[in-house]
Amino acid sequence: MRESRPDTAAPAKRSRRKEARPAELLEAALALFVEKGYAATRVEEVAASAGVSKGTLFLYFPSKEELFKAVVRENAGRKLADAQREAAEHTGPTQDLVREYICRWWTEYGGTPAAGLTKLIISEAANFPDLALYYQSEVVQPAHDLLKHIVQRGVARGEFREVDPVLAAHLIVAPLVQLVTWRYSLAPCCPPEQLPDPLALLRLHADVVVRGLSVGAPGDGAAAPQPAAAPPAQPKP
Amino acid sequence: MRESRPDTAAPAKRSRRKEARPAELLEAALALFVEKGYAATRVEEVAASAGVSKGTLFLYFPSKEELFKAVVRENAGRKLADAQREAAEHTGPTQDLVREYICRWWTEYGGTPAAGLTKLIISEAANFPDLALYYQSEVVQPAHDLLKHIVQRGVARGEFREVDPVLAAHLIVAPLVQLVTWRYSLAPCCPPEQLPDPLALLRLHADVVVRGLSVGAPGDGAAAPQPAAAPPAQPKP
Amino acid sequence: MRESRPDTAAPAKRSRRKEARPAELLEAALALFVEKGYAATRVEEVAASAGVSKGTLFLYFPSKEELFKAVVRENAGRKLADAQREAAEHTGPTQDLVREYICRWWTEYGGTPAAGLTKLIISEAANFPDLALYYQSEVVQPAHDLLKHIVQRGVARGEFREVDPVLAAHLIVAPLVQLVTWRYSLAPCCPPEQLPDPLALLRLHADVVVRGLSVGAPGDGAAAPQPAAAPPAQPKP
Amino acid sequence: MRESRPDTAAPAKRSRRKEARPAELLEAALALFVEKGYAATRVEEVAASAGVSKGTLFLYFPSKEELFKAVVRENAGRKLADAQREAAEHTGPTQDLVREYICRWWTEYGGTPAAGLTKLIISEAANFPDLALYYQSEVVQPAHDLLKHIVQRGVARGEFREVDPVLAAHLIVAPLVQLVTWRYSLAPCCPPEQLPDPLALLRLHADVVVRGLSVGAPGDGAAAPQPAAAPPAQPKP
DNA sequence: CATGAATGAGCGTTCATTCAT
DNA sequence: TATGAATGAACGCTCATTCAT
Repeated sequence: MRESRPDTAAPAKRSRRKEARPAELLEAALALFVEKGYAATRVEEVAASAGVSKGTLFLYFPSKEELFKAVVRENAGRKLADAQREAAEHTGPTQDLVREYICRWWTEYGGTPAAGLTKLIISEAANFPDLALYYQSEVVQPAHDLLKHIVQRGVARGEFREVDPVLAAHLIVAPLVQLVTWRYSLAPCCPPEQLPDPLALLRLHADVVVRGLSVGAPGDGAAAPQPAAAPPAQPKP
Repeated sequence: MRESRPDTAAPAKRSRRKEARPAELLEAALALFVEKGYAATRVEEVAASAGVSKGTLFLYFPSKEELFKAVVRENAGRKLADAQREAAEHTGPTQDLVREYICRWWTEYGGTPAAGLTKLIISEAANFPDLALYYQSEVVQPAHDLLKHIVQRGVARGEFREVDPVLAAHLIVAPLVQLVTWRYSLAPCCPPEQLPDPLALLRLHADVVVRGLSVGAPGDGAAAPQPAAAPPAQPKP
Repeated sequence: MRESRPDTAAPAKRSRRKEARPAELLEAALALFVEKGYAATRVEEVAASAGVSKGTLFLYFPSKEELFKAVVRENAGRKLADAQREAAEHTGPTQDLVREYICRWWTEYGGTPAAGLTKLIISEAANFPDLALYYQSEVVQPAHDLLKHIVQRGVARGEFREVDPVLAAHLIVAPLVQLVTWRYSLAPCCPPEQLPDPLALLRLHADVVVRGLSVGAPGDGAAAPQPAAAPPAQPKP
Repeated sequence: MRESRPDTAAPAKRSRRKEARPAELLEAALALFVEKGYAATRVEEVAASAGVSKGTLFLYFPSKEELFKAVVRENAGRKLADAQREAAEHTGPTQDLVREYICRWWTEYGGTPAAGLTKLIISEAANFPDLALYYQSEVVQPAHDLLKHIVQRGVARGEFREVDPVLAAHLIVAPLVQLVTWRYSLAPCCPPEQLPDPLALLRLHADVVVRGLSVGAPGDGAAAPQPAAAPPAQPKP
């Protein structure tokens, strides 16, 4: 709760601040909504955290609900287009595409303050169905579609096994989502040694999921019926 | 909102109900807390949903907060012991153990109403730190420890690659958690064809993660640092 | 809050108790109403204190308000008739009558549990105007009238100075009322040495007020209009 | 219940009111608490009586209990210091000091709205032990000590008989307290002719108690050991 | 008669929202 | 434009009262 912002180099403080107000309020609101939930966050807290009074907040957002929706809209799906273009243009192995996707996800979302949005949506989806729909169609669906296409490409090129691309997309996404929901919920209660390093986790995830999806000897004696001694005969002729 | 319960064979209706009340209230509270969140759920709704009046709820739980805590405690970590015993006694391939774990998780938790608890904890952990701690130490930690040991066993027996067991545990858990959080948040907004069949998803997950962890040809020429020529020398000498 | 009354010698406990119930409830109610006030006393407390359940209380008193009124009526003005007869028959000095009155007041009321009634009436008079009226006409008025007549007798017989009998009655009563209101309000907070012995206080009060009302040398050269000729023989040289 | 205060000359109405609000609320609260008791007074009534809404009250007092405590603290023992200084400096007869004390008590407390505080404390002492302690030590004790010293002075200077100063202090105070408790409890129910004029009562009280305490012929044939031969010379024929 | 589970009107308190300054 | 005093609807909780057992 910063009381007096130093504001590095402040020319014409008032007017400069005025333009930044909505953004500052959204930033403060995101942090508080993520931390305490929508209902438990008082608008006065948001205003104070942004360094303005309660009344001023209502000058920019007509209601708490609209503020919340603005927070979601502001932080949802901004950098998706890039990823999509990239995926379309990529020509290398699909495995690399998956790795690239996971990596970009972290730098563009998972590692930014916007990541809290995930927890927020999970918590409030039922109370703001239209927001949930918006998030679903604007963020989740495109991301899943992108992944689905990547997986389909992998399958089509014979790099991946024949898997349901929708399910595979879920599997690729799950640890990412899990990483941020954890971070904003139980992580503060965990003994530090239990908290995995995000980058290490993502690297292993990419490794495991790519291995798991790729064709090749499974090394799994259980489900895949394979002749015990079966040095991966390198399928895919 | 059932008004008059038929009550198959009712000896001393009043007292019979008395004993059932706490469980009925907890059930109703779990559903509503999961659906709308703690703050947005009115105690009167919980009471009505359990077929009693507001005042009656307070006969059994001294406050809304205590009701919430009881909901969590009641639904948290009940069947864990079984899974642990099973894991300790298992003698087959570790891959089977992992599959078994995922399968059991679904039948004992993910597929039951208690699964909503996961979303609840994620949403409210910051507002109920002691509950979060309780859940972390009673449910999350044991589950993770169990998985960690399973992975360690796999590594020790040469079935799994040399991976960080803590990270691997997270990877195994992530899609499970993701499955239920999704189910209680965005799923109701999804077009049905996007909703994956839970069992199919879990089956694929088990497949992929087991493959991904197991030693053997990865079919991934990119990141996994592997001596090109390294035909799994059949571990466990 | 006695839980299980031993009840010295209990023949046919149930039926014996049944008849005593109202009295026991009134006794318990008086104590609690006096201690905590009408509003802050819960009927369940009264019932528990009398060793019965909440429902039973309503078998004997139709409402909390009626219970309160019964408490007042039960304890108000019982022994007044005696004092009145006594006063009428008395033939000695009026000073003795006053002393006798004060003394009887203590043994018949001030020293009994009923004394708490005074505090109760003071506290609740505005909320129960009809009760206040009842108490005023049944207890206060007769007592004051009696005192007024006593004072008038003293004046008529030349024992007392010419004072307004109504005012004098108030002066005689004031320390009595004060004694009991204090006892049930601030006394529990007082350091013990500040708590005067009731009997000593009453003795001094009788002394002082009788002296103050009686004709004779005042020893006060200031205000009391006294016939110049009556030089107090200056005691205690 | 004034709706719109005229407010003679209003510069910056809003802020002017802001400063006056606590006092207005305290005044309204005192009156209502005195009239109906703490529990039976609803905060909304207090607010309405002060001309504001329920919510506004909580802007100035964090709870009903704190409002009550503020009422007591605000009205308790304000002019005590003056009386004490006066007593210390007084050089005339102690009898005059007592008269002066009684007189000042009326003008500074008994005749002001704060007098209701006495009834309030009597009624609620048991429910607010810390307040009772505060009142006891801040108001009652100093007042009693002052009176005790006055009486001791009178005894030391041979003006008063040898009486226990603590008891005497109680006797001096009793009619004062009685006057105000009566005023706020049963007085409204009394037929007007029964209501004594406060000033007349206090004058007679001063007269009687001073006479009663002073040395000199008691004119009381009973307790005070007096020279047998002192037949009340029948004054005022 | 006695019990105590159940009720629901009522109150204290919070907080999003308004608006005079 | 910015403020913060004021509002009042809404919610958590209590407790007098009822009634099935």
